Amino acid sequence: MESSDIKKAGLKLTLPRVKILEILEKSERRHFSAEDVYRNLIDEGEEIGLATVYRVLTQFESAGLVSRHHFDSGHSVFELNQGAHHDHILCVRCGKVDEFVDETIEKLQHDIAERAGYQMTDHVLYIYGICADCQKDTG
Amino acid sequence: MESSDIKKAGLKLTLPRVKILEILEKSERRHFSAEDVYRNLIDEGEEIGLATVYRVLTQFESAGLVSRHHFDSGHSVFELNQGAHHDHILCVRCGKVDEFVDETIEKLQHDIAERAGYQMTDHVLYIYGICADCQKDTG
DNA sequence: ATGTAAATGAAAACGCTTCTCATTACTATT
DNA sequence: AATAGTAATGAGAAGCGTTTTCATTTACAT
Ligand SMILES: [Mn+2]
Ligand SMILES: [Mn+2]
Ligand SMILES: [Zn+2]
Ligand SMILES: [Zn+2]
Repeated sequence: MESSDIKKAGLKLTLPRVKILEILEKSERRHFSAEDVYRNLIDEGEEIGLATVYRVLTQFESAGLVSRHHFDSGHSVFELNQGAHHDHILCVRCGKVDEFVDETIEKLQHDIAERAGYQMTDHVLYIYGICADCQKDTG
Repeated sequence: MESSDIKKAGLKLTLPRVKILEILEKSERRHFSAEDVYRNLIDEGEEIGLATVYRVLTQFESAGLVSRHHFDSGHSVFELNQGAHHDHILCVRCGKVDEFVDETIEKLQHDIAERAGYQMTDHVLYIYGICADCQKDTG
Protein backbone atom coordinates (compact mmCIF):
# COMPACT_ATOMS: atom_id res chain seq x y z
CA MET A 1 0.00 0.00 0.00
CA GLU A 2 1.59 3.25 -1.10
CA SER A 3 0.61 6.72 -2.10
CA SER A 4 0.49 5.55 -5.71
CA ASP A 5 -2.60 3.60 -4.66
CA ILE A 6 -4.31 6.91 -4.10
CA LYS A 7 -3.78 7.82 -7.73
CA LYS A 8 -4.80 4.39 -8.89
CA ALA A 9 -8.06 4.98 -7.09
CA GLY A 10 -8.62 8.04 -9.25
CA LEU A 11 -7.99 10.44 -6.38
CA LYS A 12 -5.68 13.41 -6.50
CA LEU A 13 -2.54 13.12 -4.44
CA THR A 14 -3.15 15.58 -1.62
CA LEU A 15 -1.49 16.03 1.72
CA PRO A 16 -4.50 14.90 3.80
CA ARG A 17 -4.90 11.72 1.79
CA VAL A 18 -1.20 10.87 1.98
CA LYS A 19 -1.01 11.55 5.73
CA ILE A 20 -4.13 9.55 6.50
CA LEU A 21 -2.88 6.60 4.50
CA GLU A 22 0.47 6.83 6.31
CA ILE A 23 -1.20 6.68 9.68
CA LEU A 24 -3.23 3.66 8.70
CA GLU A 25 -0.20 1.75 7.50
CA LYS A 26 2.50 2.86 9.91
CA SER A 27 0.65 2.31 13.16
CA GLU A 28 0.91 -0.92 15.08
CA ARG A 29 -2.82 -0.61 15.59
CA ARG A 30 -5.06 -1.85 12.80
CA HIS A 31 -8.51 -0.52 13.69
CA PHE A 32 -9.25 3.20 13.89
CA SER A 33 -12.26 5.38 14.41
CA ALA A 34 -12.28 8.63 12.44
CA GLU A 35 -11.49 10.40 15.70
CA ASP A 36 -8.49 8.11 16.24
CA VAL A 37 -7.11 9.09 12.85
CA TYR A 38 -7.87 12.73 13.49
CA ARG A 39 -6.05 12.75 16.84
CA ASN A 40 -3.05 11.05 15.28
CA LEU A 41 -2.89 13.81 12.68
CA ILE A 42 -3.16 16.51 15.31
CA ASP A 43 -0.43 14.86 17.38
CA GLU A 44 1.82 14.95 14.34
CA GLY A 45 1.14 18.63 13.90
CA GLU A 46 -0.97 18.22 10.79
CA GLU A 47 -3.83 20.68 10.56
CA ILE A 48 -6.39 18.54 8.85
CA GLY A 49 -10.06 18.90 9.61
CA LEU A 50 -12.23 16.11 10.98
CA ALA A 51 -14.61 16.54 8.06
CA THR A 52 -11.74 15.80 5.71
CA VAL A 53 -10.83 12.69 7.68
CA TYR A 54 -14.37 11.40 7.28
CA ARG A 55 -14.42 12.31 3.60
CA VAL A 56 -11.11 10.68 2.84
CA LEU A 57 -11.87 7.51 4.78
CA THR A 58 -15.16 7.19 2.92
CA GLN A 59 -13.35 7.68 -0.39
CA PHE A 60 -10.76 5.09 0.58
CA GLU A 61 -13.60 2.73 1.39
CA SER A 62 -15.21 3.28 -2.02
CA ALA A 63 -11.84 2.72 -3.64
CA GLY A 64 -11.42 -0.55 -1.76
CA LEU A 65 -8.41 0.67 0.20
CA VAL A 66 -10.09 0.35 3.58
CA SER A 67 -13.05 -1.46 5.14
CA ARG A 68 -15.53 0.05 7.53
CA HIS A 69 -16.81 -1.89 10.53
CA HIS A 70 -19.57 -1.17 13.04
CA PHE A 71 -18.29 -3.01 16.06
CA ASP A 72 -20.50 -1.40 18.61
CA SER A 73 -23.55 0.56 17.58
CA GLY A 74 -22.25 4.09 17.86
CA HIS A 75 -19.48 4.70 15.39
CA SER A 76 -17.51 3.47 12.43
CA VAL A 77 -14.14 1.75 12.64
CA PHE A 78 -11.79 1.69 9.67
CA GLU A 79 -9.10 -0.79 8.73
CA LEU A 80 -6.61 -0.92 5.88
CA ASN A 81 -7.40 -3.66 3.40
CA GLN A 82 -4.29 -5.78 3.59
CA GLY A 83 -4.22 -9.51 3.92
CA ALA A 84 -7.26 -11.66 3.47
CA HIS A 85 -10.81 -11.41 4.71
CA HIS A 86 -11.19 -12.04 8.41
CA ASP A 87 -13.70 -11.70 11.21
CA HIS A 88 -13.33 -10.06 14.60
CA ILE A 89 -13.43 -10.94 18.28
CA LEU A 90 -13.72 -8.02 20.67
CA CYS A 91 -13.21 -7.50 24.37
CA VAL A 92 -16.21 -5.83 25.97
CA ARG A 93 -14.03 -4.63 28.86
CA CYS A 94 -10.94 -3.06 27.31
CA GLY A 95 -11.98 -2.76 23.67
CA LYS A 96 -9.20 -4.97 22.33
CA VAL A 97 -9.83 -6.25 18.81
CA ASP A 98 -8.53 -9.62 17.65
CA GLU A 99 -8.94 -11.20 14.26
CA PHE A 100 -9.65 -14.71 13.09
CA VAL A 101 -10.47 -16.71 10.01
CA ASP A 102 -12.59 -19.83 9.96
CA GLU A 103 -13.11 -21.43 6.59
CA THR A 104 -15.85 -23.73 7.87
CA ILE A 105 -17.93 -20.77 9.02
CA GLU A 106 -17.29 -18.99 5.73
CA LYS A 107 -18.57 -21.96 3.81
CA LEU A 108 -21.57 -22.49 6.07
CA GLN A 109 -22.59 -18.89 5.57
CA HIS A 110 -22.63 -19.38 1.83
CA ASP A 111 -24.68 -22.54 2.23
CA ILE A 112 -27.20 -20.77 4.45
CA ALA A 113 -27.58 -17.89 2.01
CA GLU A 114 -28.07 -20.29 -0.85
CA ARG A 115 -30.62 -22.36 1.03
CA ALA A 116 -32.54 -19.17 1.87
CA GLY A 117 -32.53 -18.16 -1.79
CA TYR A 118 -30.24 -15.21 -1.24
CA GLN A 119 -27.41 -14.12 -3.47
CA MET A 120 -24.91 -13.31 -0.72
CA THR A 121 -23.10 -10.00 -0.95
CA ASP A 122 -21.50 -9.66 2.44
CA HIS A 123 -21.48 -10.91 5.98
CA VAL A 124 -20.59 -9.67 9.41
CA LEU A 125 -19.45 -11.83 12.30
CA TYR A 126 -18.45 -10.33 15.62
CA ILE A 127 -17.70 -12.38 18.71
CA TYR A 128 -17.83 -10.43 21.96
CA GLY A 129 -16.23 -11.55 25.20
CA ILE A 130 -13.75 -10.84 27.95
CA CYS A 131 -10.15 -11.16 26.88
CA ALA A 132 -7.54 -13.14 28.81
CA ASP A 133 -5.98 -10.03 30.35
CA CYS A 134 -9.31 -8.64 31.51
CA GLN A 135 -10.30 -11.96 33.06
CA LYS A 136 -7.31 -11.64 35.40
CA ASP A 137 -8.34 -8.17 36.54
CA THR A 138 -10.76 -8.85 39.43
CA GLY A 139 -13.71 -10.46 37.68
CA MET B 1 -45.87 -13.08 26.33
CA GLU B 2 -48.54 -11.12 28.20
CA SER B 3 -48.87 -7.92 30.15
CA SER B 4 -48.12 -9.90 33.30
CA ASP B 5 -44.60 -10.18 31.95
CA ILE B 6 -44.27 -6.43 32.39
CA LYS B 7 -44.95 -6.81 36.10
CA LYS B 8 -42.64 -9.77 36.36
CA ALA B 9 -39.94 -7.52 35.00
CA GLY B 10 -40.49 -5.17 37.92
CA LEU B 11 -42.10 -2.52 35.74
CA LYS B 12 -45.37 -0.77 36.50
CA LEU B 13 -48.24 -1.69 34.26
CA THR B 14 -48.71 1.49 32.24
CA LEU B 15 -50.60 2.13 29.05
CA PRO B 16 -47.50 2.84 26.92
CA ARG B 17 -45.84 -0.37 28.06
CA VAL B 18 -48.94 -2.46 27.42
CA LYS B 19 -49.55 -0.95 23.98
CA ILE B 20 -45.94 -1.33 22.89
CA LEU B 21 -45.87 -4.95 23.97
CA GLU B 22 -49.14 -5.52 22.09
CA ILE B 23 -47.69 -4.12 18.89
CA LEU B 24 -44.61 -6.30 19.17
CA GLU B 25 -46.64 -9.46 19.64
CA LYS B 26 -49.67 -8.86 17.43
CA SER B 27 -47.89 -7.81 14.27
CA GLU B 28 -46.98 -10.28 11.57
CA ARG B 29 -43.68 -8.44 11.39
CA ARG B 30 -41.02 -9.41 13.90
CA HIS B 31 -38.37 -6.68 13.61
CA PHE B 32 -39.11 -3.06 14.45
CA SER B 33 -37.22 0.17 14.68
CA ALA B 34 -38.33 2.55 17.42
CA GLU B 35 -39.90 4.67 14.70
CA ASP B 36 -41.81 1.66 13.41
CA VAL B 37 -43.30 1.09 16.84
CA TYR B 38 -44.03 4.78 17.22
CA ARG B 39 -45.86 4.99 13.91
CA ASN B 40 -47.92 1.93 14.77
CA LEU B 41 -48.98 3.62 17.99
CA ILE B 42 -49.92 6.84 16.19
CA ASP B 43 -51.89 4.87 13.59
CA GLU B 44 -53.85 3.27 16.40
CA GLY B 45 -54.61 6.69 17.84
CA GLU B 46 -52.36 6.31 20.87
CA GLU B 47 -50.65 9.52 21.89
CA ILE B 48 -47.38 8.13 23.16
CA GLY B 49 -44.15 10.05 22.75
CA LEU B 50 -41.17 8.77 20.82
CA ALA B 51 -39.01 9.26 23.90
CA THR B 52 -41.27 6.89 25.79
CA VAL B 53 -41.01 4.33 23.00
CA TYR B 54 -37.23 4.42 23.26
CA ARG B 55 -37.37 4.26 27.05
CA VAL B 56 -39.77 1.35 27.14
CA LEU B 57 -37.93 -0.64 24.48
CA THR B 58 -34.70 -0.18 26.39
CA GLN B 59 -36.39 -1.29 29.59
CA PHE B 60 -37.83 -4.32 27.81
CA GLU B 61 -34.36 -5.11 26.59
CA SER B 62 -32.93 -4.92 30.12
CA ALA B 63 -35.75 -7.13 31.32
CA GLY B 64 -34.96 -9.68 28.64
CA LEU B 65 -38.31 -9.23 26.88
CA VAL B 66 -36.78 -7.97 23.65
CA SER B 67 -33.43 -8.02 21.86
CA ARG B 68 -31.84 -5.13 20.10
CA HIS B 69 -30.04 -5.55 16.78
CA HIS B 70 -27.91 -3.17 14.72
CA PHE B 71 -28.54 -4.51 11.24
CA ASP B 72 -27.29 -1.54 9.32
CA SER B 73 -25.18 1.12 10.94
CA GLY B 74 -27.77 3.81 11.53
CA HIS B 75 -30.41 2.63 13.95
CA SER B 76 -31.56 -0.01 16.39
CA VAL B 77 -34.01 -2.77 15.54
CA PHE B 78 -36.01 -4.52 18.25
CA GLU B 79 -37.50 -7.99 18.35
CA LEU B 80 -39.62 -9.82 20.89
CA ASN B 81 -37.71 -12.60 22.62
CA GLN B 82 -39.79 -15.62 21.70
CA GLY B 83 -38.36 -18.84 20.44
CA ALA B 84 -34.70 -19.69 20.57
CA HIS B 85 -31.59 -17.77 19.65
CA HIS B 86 -31.17 -17.23 15.92
CA ASP B 87 -29.13 -15.22 13.47
CA HIS B 88 -30.28 -13.05 10.57
CA ILE B 89 -30.02 -12.84 6.81
CA LEU B 90 -31.02 -9.54 5.27
CA CYS B 91 -31.88 -8.32 1.79
CA VAL B 92 -29.85 -5.26 0.86
CA ARG B 93 -32.47 -4.32 -1.75
CA CYS B 94 -35.84 -4.53 -0.02
CA GLY B 95 -34.83 -4.79 3.61
CA LYS B 96 -36.44 -8.18 4.19
CA VAL B 97 -35.18 -9.96 7.29
CA ASP B 98 -35.00 -13.76 7.48
CA GLU B 99 -33.84 -15.86 10.37
CA PHE B 100 -31.77 -18.98 10.65
CA VAL B 101 -30.08 -21.22 13.16
CA ASP B 102 -26.90 -23.15 12.54
CA GLU B 103 -25.61 -25.22 15.41
CA THR B 104 -22.26 -25.85 13.75
CA ILE B 105 -21.57 -22.14 13.49
CA GLU B 106 -22.69 -21.63 17.08
CA LYS B 107 -20.24 -24.25 18.25
CA LEU B 108 -17.40 -22.97 16.09
CA GLN B 109 -17.84 -19.51 17.54
CA HIS B 110 -17.40 -20.89 21.02
CA ASP B 111 -14.31 -22.78 19.93
CA ILE B 112 -12.81 -19.66 18.36
CA ALA B 113 -13.45 -17.58 21.48
CA GLU B 114 -11.89 -20.25 23.67
CA ARG B 115 -8.85 -20.60 21.45
CA ALA B 116 -8.38 -16.81 21.55
CA GLY B 117 -8.57 -16.85 25.35
CA TYR B 118 -11.86 -15.00 25.46
CA GLN B 119 -14.76 -15.71 27.74
CA MET B 120 -17.53 -15.27 25.18
CA THR B 121 -20.48 -13.12 26.14
CA ASP B 122 -22.27 -12.58 22.88
CA HIS B 123 -21.99 -12.80 19.14
CA VAL B 124 -23.47 -11.18 16.08
CA LEU B 125 -23.83 -12.79 12.69
CA TYR B 126 -25.51 -11.01 9.81
CA ILE B 127 -25.56 -12.33 6.26
CA TYR B 128 -26.38 -9.73 3.62
CA GLY B 129 -27.57 -10.51 0.14
CA ILE B 130 -30.26 -10.14 -2.48
CA CYS B 131 -33.40 -12.11 -1.74
CA ALA B 132 -35.10 -14.37 -4.26
CA ASP B 133 -37.83 -11.83 -5.02
CA CYS B 134 -35.38 -9.01 -5.61
CA GLN B 135 -33.24 -11.15 -7.89
CA LYS B 136 -36.24 -11.43 -10.24
CA ASP B 137 -36.69 -7.67 -10.38
CA THR B 138 -34.38 -6.60 -13.21
CA GLY B 139 -30.89 -7.16 -11.86
C1' DA C 1 -59.26 8.61 48.96
C1' DT C 2 -54.37 9.92 49.71
C1' DG C 3 -49.48 10.11 49.37
C1' DT C 4 -45.34 9.00 47.13
C1' DA C 5 -42.42 7.42 43.92
C1' DA C 6 -42.23 6.23 39.22
C1' DA C 7 -43.51 7.16 34.41
C1' DT C 8 -44.64 10.27 30.82
C1' DG C 9 -44.42 13.88 26.88
C1' DA C 10 -42.25 17.83 24.86
C1' DA C 11 -38.38 19.85 23.92
C1' DA C 12 -33.58 20.35 24.36
C1' DA C 13 -29.25 18.15 24.23
C1' DC C 14 -26.25 14.60 22.59
C1' DG C 15 -22.54 12.14 19.69
C1' DC C 16 -21.27 10.82 15.40
C1' DT C 17 -21.41 11.91 10.71
C1' DT C 18 -22.45 14.60 6.57
C1' DC C 19 -23.21 18.85 4.19
C1' DT C 20 -22.45 23.77 2.74
C1' DC C 21 -19.76 27.10 1.03
C1' DA C 22 -15.95 30.20 0.73
C1' DT C 23 -11.03 29.43 0.23
C1' DT C 24 -7.01 26.77 -1.22
C1' DA C 25 -4.29 23.37 -3.68
C1' DC C 26 -3.56 20.26 -7.37
C1' DT C 27 -2.81 19.38 -12.35
C1' DA C 28 -2.89 20.27 -17.17
C1' DT C 29 -2.02 23.69 -20.45
C1' DT C 30 0.25 27.49 -22.23
C1' DA D 1 7.03 29.54 -14.87
C1' DA D 2 2.50 31.58 -15.04
C1' DT D 3 -2.43 30.55 -15.74
C1' DA D 4 -6.80 28.57 -15.71
C1' DG D 5 -9.95 25.24 -14.36
C1' DT D 6 -11.47 21.85 -11.38
C1' DA D 7 -11.30 19.24 -7.35
C1' DA D 8 -10.23 19.21 -2.39
C1' DT D 9 -10.17 21.40 1.98
C1' DG D 10 -11.52 23.44 6.67
C1' DA D 11 -14.81 25.59 9.65
C1' DG D 12 -18.97 25.52 11.08
C1' DA D 13 -23.76 24.38 10.48
C1' DA D 14 -26.95 20.86 9.87
C1' DG D 15 -28.73 16.05 10.13
C1' DC D 16 -30.15 11.97 12.37
C1' DG D 17 -31.14 8.58 15.71
C1' DT D 18 -31.12 8.46 20.46
C1' DT D 19 -30.96 10.11 25.33
C1' DT D 20 -31.74 13.49 28.85
C1' DT D 21 -34.19 17.10 31.38
C1' DC D 22 -37.94 18.65 33.79
C1' DA D 23 -42.60 19.82 34.80
C1' DT D 24 -46.80 17.16 34.91
C1' DT D 25 -49.39 12.96 35.25
C1' DT D 26 -50.09 8.22 36.60
C1' DA D 27 -49.86 3.82 39.08
C1' DC D 28 -50.25 1.58 43.17
C1' DA D 29 -49.56 0.76 48.28
C1' DT D 30 -51.60 2.52 52.23
MN1 LIG E 1 -9.61 -6.45 11.19
MN1 LIG F 1 -34.94 -12.17 14.55
ZN1 LIG G 1 -9.93 -6.95 27.50
ZN1 LIG H 1 -35.27 -8.31 -1.27
